[in-house]
Amino acid sequence: MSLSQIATSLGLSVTTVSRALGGYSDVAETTRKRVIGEAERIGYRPNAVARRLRGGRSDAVGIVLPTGPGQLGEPFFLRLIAAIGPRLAEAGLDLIVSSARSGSEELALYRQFVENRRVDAMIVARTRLDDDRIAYLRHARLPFVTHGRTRAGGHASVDIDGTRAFREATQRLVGFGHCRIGFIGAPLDYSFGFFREAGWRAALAEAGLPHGPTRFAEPNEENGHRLAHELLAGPERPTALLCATDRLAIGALHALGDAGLRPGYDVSVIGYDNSPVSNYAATPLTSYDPDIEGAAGRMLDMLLAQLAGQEGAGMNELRGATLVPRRSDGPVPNPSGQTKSRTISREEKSDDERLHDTA
Amino acid sequence: MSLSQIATSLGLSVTTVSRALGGYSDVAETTRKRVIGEAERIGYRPNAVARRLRGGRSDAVGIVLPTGPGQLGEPFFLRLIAAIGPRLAEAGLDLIVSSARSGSEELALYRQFVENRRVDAMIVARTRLDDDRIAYLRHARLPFVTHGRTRAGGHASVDIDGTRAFREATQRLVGFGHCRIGFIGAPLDYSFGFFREAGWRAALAEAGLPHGPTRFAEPNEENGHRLAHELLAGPERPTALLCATDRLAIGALHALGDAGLRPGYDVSVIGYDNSPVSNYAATPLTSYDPDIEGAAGRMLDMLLAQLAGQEGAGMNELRGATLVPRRSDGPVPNPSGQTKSRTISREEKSDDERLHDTA
DNA sequence: AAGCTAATCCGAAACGTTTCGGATGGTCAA
DNA sequence: TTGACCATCCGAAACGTTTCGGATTAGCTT
Repeated sequence: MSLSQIATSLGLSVTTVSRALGGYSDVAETTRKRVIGEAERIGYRPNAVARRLRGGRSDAVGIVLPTGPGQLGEPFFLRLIAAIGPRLAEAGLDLIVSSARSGSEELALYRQFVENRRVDAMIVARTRLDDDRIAYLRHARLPFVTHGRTRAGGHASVDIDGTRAFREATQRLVGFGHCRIGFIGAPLDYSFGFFREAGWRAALAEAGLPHGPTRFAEPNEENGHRLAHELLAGPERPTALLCATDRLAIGALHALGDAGLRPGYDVSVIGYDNSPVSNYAATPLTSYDPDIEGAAGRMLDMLLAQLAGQEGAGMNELRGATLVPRRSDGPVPNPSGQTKSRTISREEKSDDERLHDTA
Repeated sequence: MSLSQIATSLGLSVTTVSRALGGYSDVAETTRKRVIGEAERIGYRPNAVARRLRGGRSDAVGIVLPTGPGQLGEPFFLRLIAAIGPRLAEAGLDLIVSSARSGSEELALYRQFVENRRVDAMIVARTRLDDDRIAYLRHARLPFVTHGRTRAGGHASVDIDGTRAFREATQRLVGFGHCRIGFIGAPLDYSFGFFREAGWRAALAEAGLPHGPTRFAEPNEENGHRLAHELLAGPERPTALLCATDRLAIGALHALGDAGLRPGYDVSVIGYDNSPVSNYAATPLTSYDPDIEGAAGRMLDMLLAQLAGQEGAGMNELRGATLVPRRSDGPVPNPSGQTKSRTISREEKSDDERLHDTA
């Protein structure tokens, strides 16, 4: 099970065996054949730990999952891990996963990863706009790639253009005739929360519309439900609700139901994530598909390039999310109109959009 | 950054420094103080890789996520990982996560983990009743713990008693007066699929009721939707649908909606998982809460005990799942009765159950 | 004064790999 | 014949830790 075993049983030196298996040119072909044969016979597998010690690497990449109230059950991380798993394996890298709640506990975990040399690189998700984890990693000179941009920038990052998606979504709602478009957002210190809100804000400014009411909270169903209730009970009830995530939107849909409002007719709702449930909500949810697998692939490209010695500072990619129109949004209700006529115009609009999006 | 650095700068040997930091008794207190002081001064952190090589361990536990059509987005794995993360960290163990689709690719990954000595133990999830991964791990003499029982048994395992939960659920539906109770299950080669179906089957036999119609598929919303459609369109339409998972149930609820049937009134639906969406479905879904965190904790207990030298064969735990009654189930519709009266009796039953469950 | 014990410390080996800098022997050209 | 060159192989060091088996000293007993 070790090089020396092969060496002694073949009367060779450990060096030669190592170089034979390593494909070096200064070993005779016949010798290499013998070595490979013996290696297969005894089922030799190189000891990863020894190799790492000698190489001064750890051949591992770390990621820390956020654990917090209502932060679990995010399919995002699972899809991310599943997407990069095979490629990491191919590159001979392990993926080390741990979990911590945001804050000091989280940063301590990053320190542990880095200082114990347990990873060669890190993947940072659920990025904050000003993120001490990133300041730390940069200071420690450990390669990393973030999912989400930061205010400081200057590091490898892949992001989905939430500003564009939410600007588009807002424009879509404006096109439907909505004038009071509320926003249920994630906390603005989260990178994705910030940029999505910015898109909504920009589109309203461009359309010359006043800002609808807003609420922010950790993105889960319960908060979506609660915040939508608040917005719907407010003085100027919005006719459309833009939600930073599907989970918020699912909660919002529920709040509409409580208030006897029909999603897509009385109040439009648009989410983001295109999560499995969005298609099976009471009213199928119009959402944006972020192509997580694609983003994960690019993140890994950047990580591997950095491990190969490239500088990460210039690596950035901003990707688009694609609209998935379903039935939770539509034309603004006409106070004097009939549901029937609205239904028809809604369907037409929706088909238009569908056409527009596949083109 | 290494023991030798501390040793030379203090005029000690590497051995003494190691033993000082290791808490051994054959080093003078004053020396220990000096060593600890110097270690802190230069920020010494032991090199995990070197320690592992010397110890012949890898200080890591592996888990392979199933990647398959519609298998993603399972919050189960995320909750599992999040639950064991901190405890693993405390024990100085890394969690190495990879992903593969079931079958030969998956087994190859297990082999890689074991043969390259990248892990000291494995966690097996999404266990099958006859599971070649388990046969392999046993043969390789690597400690492991499964989530889910196998036919062979004789290994450390934690399972939620799906048979009991589904027997209870069926009894609940029988108590509501249902006679035709359909079952939408997961494939029976999955451990959880097998035991849940068995519970349903047993309860029907006990009640002397004929088996309702059944369908099986990978547990996702789409399949739940499709299979529920099939069952509802069949010759003997069931008045209740028991679903092996919430995702199946969510799809089934949708199918009811398509057919103009009201969940909880016209057709009862019960799921399993108590996933976040179950509370925010169109009709909040009656479900079973499996206490994943509790199970994960016990799995880790077993894993650590095995790493400490204990034999895993006798370690088994069967845990209960608790009913979370919501609005998707209720009394069987009386063909001649009024919705109103049914509503009242439904509420009463539901409160009874709620009382019963918290007691 | 000799032997014993306890308290401290340390050298060297070991874990399994990679790699630097030769070493050996043979062939070929000058 | 001698030097150059090539093909092939190998010894030893290094990565950083733990641990076995002493070694040294001082104090104490008899």
